[in-house]
Amino acid sequence: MAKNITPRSKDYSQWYLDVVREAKMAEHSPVRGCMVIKPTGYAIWEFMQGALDRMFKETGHQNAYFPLFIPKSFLSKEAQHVEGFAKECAVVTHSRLINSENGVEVDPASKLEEELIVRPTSETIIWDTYRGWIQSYRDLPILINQWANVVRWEMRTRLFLRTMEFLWQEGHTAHATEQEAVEETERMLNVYRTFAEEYMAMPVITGLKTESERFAGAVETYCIEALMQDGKALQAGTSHFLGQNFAKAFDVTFQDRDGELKHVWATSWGASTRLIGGLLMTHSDDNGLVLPPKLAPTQIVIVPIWRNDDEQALVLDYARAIYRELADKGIRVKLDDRDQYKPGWKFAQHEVEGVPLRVAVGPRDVENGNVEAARRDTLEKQIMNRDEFVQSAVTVLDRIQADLLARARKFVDDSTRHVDTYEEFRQVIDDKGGFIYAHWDGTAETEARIKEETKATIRCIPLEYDSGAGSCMVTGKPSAKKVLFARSY
RNA sequence: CGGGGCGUAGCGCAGCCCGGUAGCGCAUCUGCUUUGGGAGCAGAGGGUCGCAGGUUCAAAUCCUGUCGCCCCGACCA
Repeated sequence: MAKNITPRSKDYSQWYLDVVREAKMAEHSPVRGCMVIKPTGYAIWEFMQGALDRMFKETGHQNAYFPLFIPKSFLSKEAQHVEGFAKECAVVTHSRLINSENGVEVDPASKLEEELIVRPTSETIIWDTYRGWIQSYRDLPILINQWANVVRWEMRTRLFLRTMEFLWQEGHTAHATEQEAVEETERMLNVYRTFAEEYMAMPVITGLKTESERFAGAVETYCIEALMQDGKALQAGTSHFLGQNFAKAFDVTFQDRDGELKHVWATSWGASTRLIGGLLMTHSDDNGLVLPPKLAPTQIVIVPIWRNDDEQALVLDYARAIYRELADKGIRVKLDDRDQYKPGWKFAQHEVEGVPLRVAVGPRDVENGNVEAARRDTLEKQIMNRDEFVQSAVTVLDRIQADLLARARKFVDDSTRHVDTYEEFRQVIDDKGGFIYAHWDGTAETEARIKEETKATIRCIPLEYDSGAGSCMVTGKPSAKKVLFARSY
């Protein structure tokens, strides 16, 4: 049905690229590994930003902005941190170009005294700044978020899921006590979970990362893990308890009530434009993008149908009235009255772009006081009384939102398996993919071996599921509870 | 960095093996007819064939080099 979209069953990876292209979300840039986010893709990001930003503010955070460039020396202050990011940093070494016969060239005379790193994340520059902001317990907590771009020099990239430059938000908080910082870490994890489920309609598993998957410089990394339609997991957000690692590295202390000088406790948490890729892979089908109403730039599109000027005037009057009434309800509605495209073309186009609900109105509908409503998620069409439609529109959008979540949840449930033996594990991971719960002895060696042999990694040690104790599927050593495995993006 | 693929009109491709005036589909423009699931007909515009050398009377095609991108792996949100 949809032109130019490879079916998922034939080539999932190509399908993803096709949907991104056909839905006009993004395209490759002239720079390897970077993308141009087009208006449709960016609009989705803006709705994500809007919802997350509101949730951050509701939990007491403020936005601020820190520089793109980080002095090289900053990166080396926290040992684990630099080790984690050293291999993927863009480095600014010069400040000027000069003209030559071969076009412009870097002016060797402009070499920087201290090279600058394009931020891969901002802990270092933020903690260097926080040192100046914090003297007393009265200065705490500091609850700041920034919306920014970051650069990580990746070897292999994929539109939205992994690009060299991406957009994200990063929260950085400072607290007087460990408990407060841990609570903050968990609070923000829950914000991400709530956002994923309520806005993206994307069910997630919350958990803790193992040491090898942990953020460089964190004491504990919490995450939300989602499952894509091809059975691969996607890390959709992380929240880190940083302990006192950065406070010690950057000498950030405060005088407490008891008069003692103490290092502050820290958290950081982030979610990126990768979420757009996750959103796409959670709901979309072979006809293109499927968007949950809460994040859809256009929630309802009205397609008028006419055969001549008289009908056009009649139908447009009718459509405009519906448009007005829907808009008055706060619905993001669009009337597609372009005359240069036929209705069938518009149907297909809005479908591929993922508009949750389409309304077609033609002369017949005007005569009968009806509309034809079509749901993008189920592709069901229904002739309805016009007033009833308008009346129920908000409810229908809510239902679509709820149905998408329910369907995605069912998919995750159906794709989640428990295994007890390594043999079974290998079979399931190869044949079916998906989430697999299994016992693990807690050692990095066993984890590495499983990854080496099966390409599956421990996505997380689940927070909300406890299988009870058992023995490791590989080594037979004791295991406190099953952990979540999957192949991942 | 390994393996594979591709650079020819805005997009997608054929042509290359076997050298001989650069083609097809979509899109675009004009006109008429159309409009309830990607319209039809007629006409029109648009390309230094990634780049640089070489072979040849003649190169998109053969040879050498080079650049770039995509896909699959190793690293990662």
